[in-house]
Amino acid sequence: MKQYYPKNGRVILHVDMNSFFASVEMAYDASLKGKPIAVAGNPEERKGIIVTCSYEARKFGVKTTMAVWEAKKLCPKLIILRPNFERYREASGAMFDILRQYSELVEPVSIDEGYIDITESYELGTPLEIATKIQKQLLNELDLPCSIGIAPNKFLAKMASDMKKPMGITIMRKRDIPEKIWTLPLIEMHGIGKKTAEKLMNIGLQTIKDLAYSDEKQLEKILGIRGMKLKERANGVDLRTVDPNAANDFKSVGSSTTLPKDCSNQQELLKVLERLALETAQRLKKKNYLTKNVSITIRYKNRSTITRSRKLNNPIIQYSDIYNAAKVLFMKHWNGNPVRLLGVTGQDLVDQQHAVEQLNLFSYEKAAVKEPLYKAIDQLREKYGENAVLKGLKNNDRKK
DNA sequence: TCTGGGGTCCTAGGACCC
DNA sequence: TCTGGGGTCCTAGGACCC
Repeated sequence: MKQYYPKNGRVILHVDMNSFFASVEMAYDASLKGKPIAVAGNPEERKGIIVTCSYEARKFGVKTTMAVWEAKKLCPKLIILRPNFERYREASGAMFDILRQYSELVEPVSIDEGYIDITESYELGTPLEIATKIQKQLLNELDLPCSIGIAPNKFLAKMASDMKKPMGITIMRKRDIPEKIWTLPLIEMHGIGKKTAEKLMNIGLQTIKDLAYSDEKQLEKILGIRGMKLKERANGVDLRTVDPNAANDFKSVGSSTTLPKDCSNQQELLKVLERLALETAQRLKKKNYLTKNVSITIRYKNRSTITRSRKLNNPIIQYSDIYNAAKVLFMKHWNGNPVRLLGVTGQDLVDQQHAVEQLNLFSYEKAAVKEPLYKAIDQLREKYGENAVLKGLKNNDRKK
């Protein structure tokens, strides 16, 4: 068989769904096809920003994060749909199932994009043939368009998938870097935002090529170790592997909401906080995680934002526990001014299996009579499973 | 008529310990 | 007397991404 692949290198695809939410809506309701549509929140609740829009809408200048009224001004016939996350999650699952038909090494990055390492998939064809098959299959089976980048590493694949939209396939070899990457302004580089681009411009850098050749000492001075990473990337170097388990490994789970109106009524704010705690607890449960740290976010009327967090001695998952922790933080740190947004987040997560072990140890240390309790926990687990153990310990904690 | 909600990673300072 | 240096944990905030 012809050797299509570099002996020591990898072949990585980055699959990026085109205007995903809007495309899912059009796949769901064919009458929306060919029309300018946008998915957006409710302006009455001050959530009226464009989350995604179709390419027909983009022709009018409608863009993501634009206010709905602004978008309507540009495109009076714009059809606005409320987001339907259930629907998007389902489509996303189907999409990743298809990607996994081409390699086991699939790493979801977000709901609508992911990496595939196809280095070992040579029996399925050349990289370009595989990318073409994937693109066709996603379109035929799910009615969803995508763009794909083909490259020897994640960074280049990501940059490549961005270059032709919609329905593009772009190959980015190392030798293409000078022509296709280095000519781009810094803000176009994945990992460089507005602030970093500004800092780099201040030391006289304009293009990705400038960054690739920049002075390392100077770079480190203004960006820290991030600067070195960015310079490496600019030179086309990226050693990150495609990790299929990365997506299961959550670091935080949270819920936040912009209030329909600024509010300084403590009772009402606590009610919202309680709802957010409940949502957070439900999502933690679904993911089989407990949290050892609860944090709250308060955004005031003037948009100044604070976060306050508290480390807990033992992992929690009950909504009442999360609410209590959030409430303590809120009462301590809210300055009484009108609030625009509230958020509750669990960070420092432990998976349930691990949590049970930690809880056991914790209780073991605290128990006056250690042995019997430890045995009792084991018996409880044998008889009723882990959940019963958690529940039992939780009740035990509350009594203290 | 301004500007959502879900995340990740990194940094910096203070507390505390040896 | 008057004050080293290293390490870890915790908290808060900033930058970035989709």
